[in-house]
Amino acid sequence: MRAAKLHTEIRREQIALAALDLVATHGLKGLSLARVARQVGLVPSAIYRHFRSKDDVLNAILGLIQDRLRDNAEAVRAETADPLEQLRRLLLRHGRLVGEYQAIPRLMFSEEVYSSHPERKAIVYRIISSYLQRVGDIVRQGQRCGRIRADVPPNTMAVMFVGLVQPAAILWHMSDGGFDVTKHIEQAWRVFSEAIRVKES
Amino acid sequence: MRAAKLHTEIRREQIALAALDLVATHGLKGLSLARVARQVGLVPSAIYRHFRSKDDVLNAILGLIQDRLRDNAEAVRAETADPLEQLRRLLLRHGRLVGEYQAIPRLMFSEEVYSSHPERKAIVYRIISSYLQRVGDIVRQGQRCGRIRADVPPNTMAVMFVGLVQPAAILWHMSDGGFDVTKHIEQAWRVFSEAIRVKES
DNA sequence: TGTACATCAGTGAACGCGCGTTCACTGATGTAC
DNA sequence: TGTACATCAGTGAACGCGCGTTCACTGATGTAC
Repeated sequence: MRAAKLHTEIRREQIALAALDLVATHGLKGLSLARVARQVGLVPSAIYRHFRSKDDVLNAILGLIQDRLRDNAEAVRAETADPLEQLRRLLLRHGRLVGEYQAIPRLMFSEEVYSSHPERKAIVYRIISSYLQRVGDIVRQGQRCGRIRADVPPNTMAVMFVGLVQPAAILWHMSDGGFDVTKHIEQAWRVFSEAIRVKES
Repeated sequence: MRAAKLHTEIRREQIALAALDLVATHGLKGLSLARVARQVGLVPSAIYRHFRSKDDVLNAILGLIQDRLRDNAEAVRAETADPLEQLRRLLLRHGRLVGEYQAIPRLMFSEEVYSSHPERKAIVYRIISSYLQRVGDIVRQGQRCGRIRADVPPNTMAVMFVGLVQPAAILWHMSDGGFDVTKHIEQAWRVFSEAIRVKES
């Protein structure tokens, strides 16, 4: 059966989402154009109407991830004015995101993402850096208004922040859901926020 | 040229080390028996004299990682009696280990390690869990002797502990060494240790 | 509104490649007498 | 100590497989007159 003819922008998005999904469920090794095509309801060669190569598809996945991270950071800044509360909410969102798209930490880690295309290493680094930058911005703001201690570099706190979720995410999906991410995040946040907050006397 | 004939125990170790090295430098995708064989100076099919399959080689790599983690944990317990100091030293060792064998976090993350063999997921989980257990033991000891606050579960602290190093390790090798892991670890340790230590009054 | 043509998203056969694995073989090393 | 044989680590050719990619094609959709 011949698939419906759709505009290339729509197909591009369908293909990118399907690819992200495949990486999330089967790992990068499980990402083949044949599988992507099947999931979208196309024939493998049809992918080439919308992407120049498999690498091109991978870049689209990275774009999706970047969007998700940015959206989260912007959302919490709109939700509340208190930097500490922003961090707490971002932590929960980040936990949910990494749980939903296990692809994210996996892609960020795996050498194979850039082993074939070294310049992609820089792209991934930029994605992570800009997310850390956003977290760092919140920390800086908290330091300016005296809610967060000023004797620790914002960058260090941002990296620590990401580290609160990351190992928990691995454990969660490694234990087939047996590890309670939410509970860990709550307790870790308690320890972390006490450590960085300025005590009101 | 025909390779020297060596005992299978020696070859097994050579092959496992070469495979670990390959994963560390080229990622799991870069791990092919052909490459492993070339590095050891053998012909691909010779691998099958010492391992039943590629999966078998992968299991050997996991064994090596498990050993490294255990060795570190035992070493620090022998070096000093103070639990906090043990944690600090383990943190530094862990940072060095992950820096040297980037393969470790990468293997722990990548779905592909167990996508083909689901039971391997349990193996990896056991490796991580037993390391967390060792870290948790140190924490528990610190709680018993009143050096570490007792109102946070040892497991949570152990997971946080791992999280101090992990993101830093990614950033380090993502930035081609531009990110200063040691400095991050030192600062993160300062924040973390203050957060978990019992203040002497 | 109808016709002619350009564009563009779909198809399926074919390709070359590297991979994991098998197999019959070779020849060195170890063992029994 | 020498000979005969079993064992075992090495070889290289061959295989089937799934992959990414190319290509000439088809036919639906959009556009110009």
